[in-house]
Amino acid sequence: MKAQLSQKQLGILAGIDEFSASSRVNQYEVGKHHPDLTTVYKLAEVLGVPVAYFYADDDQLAEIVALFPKLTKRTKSEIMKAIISSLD
Amino acid sequence: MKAQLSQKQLGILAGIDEFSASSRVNQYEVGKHHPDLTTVYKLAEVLGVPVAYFYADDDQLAEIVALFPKLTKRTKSEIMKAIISSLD
DNA sequence: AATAGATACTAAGGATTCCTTAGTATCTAG
DNA sequence: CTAGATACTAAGGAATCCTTAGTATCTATT
Repeated sequence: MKAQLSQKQLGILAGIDEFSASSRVNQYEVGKHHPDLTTVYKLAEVLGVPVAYFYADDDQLAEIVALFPKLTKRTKSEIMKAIISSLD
Repeated sequence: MKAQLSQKQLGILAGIDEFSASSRVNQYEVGKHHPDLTTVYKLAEVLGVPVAYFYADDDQLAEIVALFPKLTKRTKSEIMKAIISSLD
């Protein structure tokens, strides 16, 4: 079970000042503002996903991107092979 | 052979005003500024890659993301299966 | 039900970054 | 060498974000 993470806590873990963390993360989640790249990188690190995950619109692609860091070299190679051979 | 695309032309194709296209795209390429999300989406469309491609740091992941739209459903399913089974 | 504390959310303006303009530098074909 | 295209940059006006202060909503406890 992953511990439930509040917006404020997420922001603080990403290095945002404790007094603005709640507000800023909320603005990001409701789409009022977009985080700058530095913050995006920190949020990705906290959440354990590649930055690209935040920009993957396609659900299947998003899942691949999210899981990619957890894959073995062998599995990554298998994926590359499947892709290359399908393009011939 | 892909036609060589100038910074200015790329910007114009992405909907940027012709008088600022050259300057803005150059600022993006040299890292002086970062494009807003709307522009990022348009650039991705012009270049034929998912937006996530611009944020994929890992080379292998970047290649997967870039080629993803060109894959058949069959190949995408194969990839998902390889990933899921490797995580058991 | 009432309370307290945590969490979610928002308006407004100061702070920051981007976009536009104008211009210089560099490259390339003729 | 020249002309035109391309690459690149400084500076300031324009747009967006970050901070602050505060309200609203949720949740557990009494």
